[in-house]
Order: sequence, then structure tokens, then C-alpha cells
Amino acid sequence: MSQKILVTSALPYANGSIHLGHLVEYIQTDVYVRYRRSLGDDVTYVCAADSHGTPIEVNASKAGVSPKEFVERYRKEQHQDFQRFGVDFSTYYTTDSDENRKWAWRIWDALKSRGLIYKKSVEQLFCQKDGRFLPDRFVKGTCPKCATPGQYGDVCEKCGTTYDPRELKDPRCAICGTSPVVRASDHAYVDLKKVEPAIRAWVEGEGHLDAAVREQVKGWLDDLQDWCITRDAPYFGFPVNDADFPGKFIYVWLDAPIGYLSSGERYFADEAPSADRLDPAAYEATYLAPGSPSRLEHFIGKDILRFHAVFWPAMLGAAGLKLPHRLAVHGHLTVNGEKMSKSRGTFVTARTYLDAGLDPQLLRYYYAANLGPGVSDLDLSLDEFRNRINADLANNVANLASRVFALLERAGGDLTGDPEEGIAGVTREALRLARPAYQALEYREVVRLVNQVADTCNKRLQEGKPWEAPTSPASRTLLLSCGRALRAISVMLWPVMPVFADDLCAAFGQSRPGTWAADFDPFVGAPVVARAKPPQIARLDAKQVAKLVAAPEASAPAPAAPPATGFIGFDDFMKVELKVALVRAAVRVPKADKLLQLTVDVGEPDPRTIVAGIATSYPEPEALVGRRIVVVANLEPRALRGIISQGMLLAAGDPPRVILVDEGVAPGTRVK
RNA sequence: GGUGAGGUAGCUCAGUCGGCUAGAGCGAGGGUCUCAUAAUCCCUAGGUCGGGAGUUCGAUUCUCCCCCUCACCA
Repeated sequence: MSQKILVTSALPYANGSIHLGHLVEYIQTDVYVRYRRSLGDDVTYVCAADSHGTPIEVNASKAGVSPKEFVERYRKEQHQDFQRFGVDFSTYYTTDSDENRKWAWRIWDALKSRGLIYKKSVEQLFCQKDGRFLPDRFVKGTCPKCATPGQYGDVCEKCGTTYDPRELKDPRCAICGTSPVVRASDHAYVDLKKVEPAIRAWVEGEGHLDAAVREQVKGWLDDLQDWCITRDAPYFGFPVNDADFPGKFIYVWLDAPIGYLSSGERYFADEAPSADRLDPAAYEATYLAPGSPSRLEHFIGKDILRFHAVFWPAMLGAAGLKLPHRLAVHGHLTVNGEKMSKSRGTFVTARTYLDAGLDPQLLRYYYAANLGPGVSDLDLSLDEFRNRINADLANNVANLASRVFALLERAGGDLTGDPEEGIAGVTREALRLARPAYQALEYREVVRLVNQVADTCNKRLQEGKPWEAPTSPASRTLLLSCGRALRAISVMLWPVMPVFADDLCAAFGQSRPGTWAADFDPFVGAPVVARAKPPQIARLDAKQVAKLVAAPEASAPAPAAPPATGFIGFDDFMKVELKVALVRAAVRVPKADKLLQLTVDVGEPDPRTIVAGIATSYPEPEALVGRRIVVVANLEPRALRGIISQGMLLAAGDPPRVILVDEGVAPGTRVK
């Protein structure tokens, strides 16, 4: 019986490129989606670019384009990256859509009509120059507790203290650097305590949350804070459609999850194959209404758990929609045991991975091999990645296929009949266990089972030595068994490595069943033949894998020896005025692939503008904001692309990465 | 500081609703075959199951205290 399922992954913010951390979630989800589809279920996998909010509004303005244009650029890039990693969305829409506005207003109205929205005046920092209230991350100042300068408005990175932005000493607008003032404004709040019992009932419901996550959320429910759902202009988002809140905008975190619903609506109305089309009413009745004949499952990262486990069920409940059947929460990705870090070069984008010439399926496999249903972080250790691929895929599975193929050609004719019992037993058991493992998101277990089957076949080949008498009945039975076991491997591995799995099957004249039934028996079916060379998995060497990390230090191949003319004097060196500079802003130069325009503070009354050819290293230029770099302060100004560059920054490597200075050094300090 | 989750072989983890010699994969060391991608296969780890106390005939598995890690929150 085919089950209808609506599956979502979190909506990536349309403010940057997809990196390997994102991919944990999309690969985890896609594997589940493919698994369910392989069972014959009717899965709609919905995603979209999260398009609203202050950062997008500000960055678009810096880039000199409209927010819509800005978002669309990233939306396209993100969708492409996902496709290259085999993530098979039904749709990749945007939250800045008519459908989403309609849904957001509807849910607002539902909250309002249930008396859950109230008005409260709030004091916030306001930048008079930019004419806007400043979100926490758009204020920088000195920590009120430990006096560390350059901290964001919500938390001190040095001492860990959290505070209100108004408490910051010497607060500055992160956009323009001027001092903000405190100003009051009315905002809408959701009174969550009123719906706490409903949220709790859902949280405690069987299968909704992993046990550890459930405990975490229950802790929050014991002390629920009300939730502010409006923002002041200027804001990129939907205006509030409520006369009680004139001029306000809907907070991005209200309309972002609503994007799941609206993107689904869009898909069924306009993008689905014509036989599957549903008008909005039918879509709602089929997928969203309480008791509708479908499952709703969300995949998210632990960082956005609160929005999905507390606010989201409150919103859905208020709107009279059904609550999710499962909220699957995963941990974050670390690289070589540490948080991904741009300065360490371990911030690996999807593009970097592809540019290193690595097959996306290998990353899918590695993630699957390390993924379970829990929230623990997943580490991409380059050594383990290499080991895992080489040991499991190259040496075990693909090599098994390779040796069976070679032997098959000598065994003569098509192979049919009964398999060896040992291989058949292990294989059938693996197939039986793989299904619940997938359903429980225990991909590690599936990978283990796959390798167990390949292990068994390799061992039997070693014992049976079919190369000594390839045409003997015993050899033929053994090869038949291995060929069929590879078919089972193909079925089990397909959600993780679809292309590899299909090729593997086809190489032996086998095919995956149309639906992976509970009683599927891989040992019954078309004869085993050597039809095509089985897919290869090239062994990875350390050098290739190392391409993933930028190696900020090692990248400069040490042009070592000074020029043949010999040494320069100290005076010559001192002619170059090197100074520490604090990056205030960083944006791309329009129509220039390599150029970034930086606004830096070098300890002078006015900031300087510097244009540098480092854009390829910093797909998200804003990551440089707040960092301390070294600039040549007495270099003759020069116009680049019509912008006067007042100096030059130090960078090394290809692509070039800037030289960073410790936090403690004040802007303007001479480098000697 | 509060709440939650954890701390098992070098690494990644499994496991015990209390009980025979605590497991797997990878890595490492030794050996082997040659069909296969220098792949396979065989042998080798004796790890105070974070520390301490308690309950018990018996705890790594239960209780309490402590230490450490991580996450969320104030």
C-alpha cells in the first residue's frame, strides 16, 4: 500500500553558498526520501530558499541589487549544488512568494483569532544614520562584563556572557559604524503559555522526536518565553496584514517554516506531473488537514530545534492543521574534529568538494556510514573519509564486483538455480534488517549490513577458489550467489548511492525490483551474467582528499629565497607602512569576479576603502567583517573598477586568503 | 549558574531491562592466495566499560556524589 508522505528539509538561507554542513541534512533527508520511494511510497520532498530577514535586506543593498534579485541568485546556485549531490527535491521554491504570503497571513489571523497575539512596547538600539532598528548581530561593541571590544549584541565570544544589546559599551552599528540610540517600538508577541499543553502533548507523542531531543524540548516547555513575531521597517519580508500593527513586517522565522506548506502547495498546483496535480484545497485536504491520509516529516539541524519543536506546532495547531509525524534532528558537521572554520580553511563548500574531483556519492556514503537518529555531531575527518571509502567501497564492495565479473566471464553461460545457503542466509537477513534501519534513520546500520554481505561473499570466494575450476557446478553456484548478493547490495545501497547501485546491478544482468517489498528475494530472477563492467570506485589518496581544505598556511609554496640581488635593509622594510586594519564591511564589486570592496578601520578618523582581488576565496564576503587584517597603509591610491583603493591588503595563497591578526591588536597598530 | 545529552579498545561506535572469557568496523603488526582496484583471506588488541561510594551473592549495566565533554538557556 503506497503511503503519501510530505518530507521537508530546513530551508537554506538565501544569503550564501551551500557547504558540506548543509549537505548532512539534505543527504540525510534525500536518503530517507529515496528509501521510501524505493518502497513504492508517494513522497513529495519539499524545500525552498529562505528569503527574508535583515541580513538579506542589508547584503542585497550592499551588493547594489534588489533583495529579490539577490535571493534568486543564491536560490539558483543552491538548487544546482543540491542537484549535483543527488538531492532530489520535488521542488525548490522560495519563501518570498504569493503562496507563502497568503499562508503567513492566514496563520497570523489564526493566532490572532485565538487570542494568542498581544502587543508590547520594546526598546531596541536604533541606528539614526541607517534609519533602522539593529538586530543583535548588527550591533558591535565592548562586552559589559569583560570589556572585550568588537562583540556582537547578544553574546560575548570571549567570556560567554549573554546580554541585551543595550548593555553593550560603546555600541556601534555594524553596517555604518555610528553609535545607535535606544528607541521604543510596538511589537506583536505570541502568548505561548496558552498553548503549552498542546505543544507538550505533541512533543511527548510517540515517534515525533528522538528521546534525547524530547527531553531537551520538555525542559523549554517548563519555562516558555513569549515569542516576538514582528520587525520594523526597513525589512525584507511580508507586511503584517493587521491594523493593530501598522507598518510592521512579519518576522522571517514566522514565515520560514510556513514555506514548507506554501512550497508544497506550489508544487502540486504548478510543478507536479499533470496526473498528480492538486488545487490548493485538495492539497490541503490531502496533506495538511488533521486526519489527512499522509505523513508529514521534517528534517532539521539542532540549531533550529526551538523553532520547529515549540513555535511550529503552536502555529500549526492554531491554524487547525495537523502536526508533524516526525521531526528528525541531526547534529552539526565538524571537519577534522573542529567546527568548520574559514580561517582554518575547513569551511568546505559544495563547490570546493566538486572541484576537488570527488564523486558526490562518496560523501553521501560517508555521511550515511556515520549517521544515526541522534543529534550528535558528525565529523568529517579527512583520513577517515579516505579510509572509509577505500576500505568499504573500493576494497570490499566494488572489488567484489570486479572479481565476480572477471570470474563470471570464465564460468560460461548464464547462471541460474539455487544459491549457496550461507550467502543467501546472510543476504536475506541483511535485507530484512535494512528496512527498519532506514525507517529509524539508522543509516550506519544499513552500511554495516551492506559490508557484511560483501564480506561474506569475499570470504566464500577465498574459500571456494572458483578460479581453479570456473565451470564446475560448485564454482557456478558460488558465482551465482555472489551476483545475486550484489543485487541485494544494490537494493540496500540505492538510497545512498543511486547511480553506483544501479550500475552495479546492471553489470550482472540484474535489476532492482520496482518496489522493495518486505519479502523481496534477490536470489530469484533473471540469470546472472557478465553484462557490463561493474562500476569502479577509485581508491582515494591523501593528496586528493586534502584538496578539500584550503590549508591556509601551506598554500603558499614558500617562494623562500630572496631575489638573486640579495637582501634588503631594515630601512627599506620600514618604508612599507604595514598596519592592522579592522574590516567594517566587505561586499563584492559588481561585474568583477575576483574583486571585493572592503571598508576598513586603520585607526584613522575615517575608514578606508580597499579593493582586493580575493573574492574567489570568500564566497561570503561578510565573513570578513570584524576580522583584523594587515594592510599596506602608504601605498599610492589607485582606482580599480572605478573605485579608489586606499591601500592594499596582505594575502597569501592561490586562491589568496587574507593574513589575519589576533583579536587583541588595535586597528592602526604598526606591523613590524 | 540552570536544564538536557554523553564519557566503553589508537579512532568511530554497538551492547548489557545486573551475571558465562565486554563486541564490531577501521587503523597498526605478522602471515597468505593471486580471480580482483598492491585488493582478498587468516592471526594478533587483553581495554581499571570517566573517578569514588553504595545496593546486591554478583554491576560496565541500578542509586548517590564527584570530574570531564557537548548542546540549549539565564
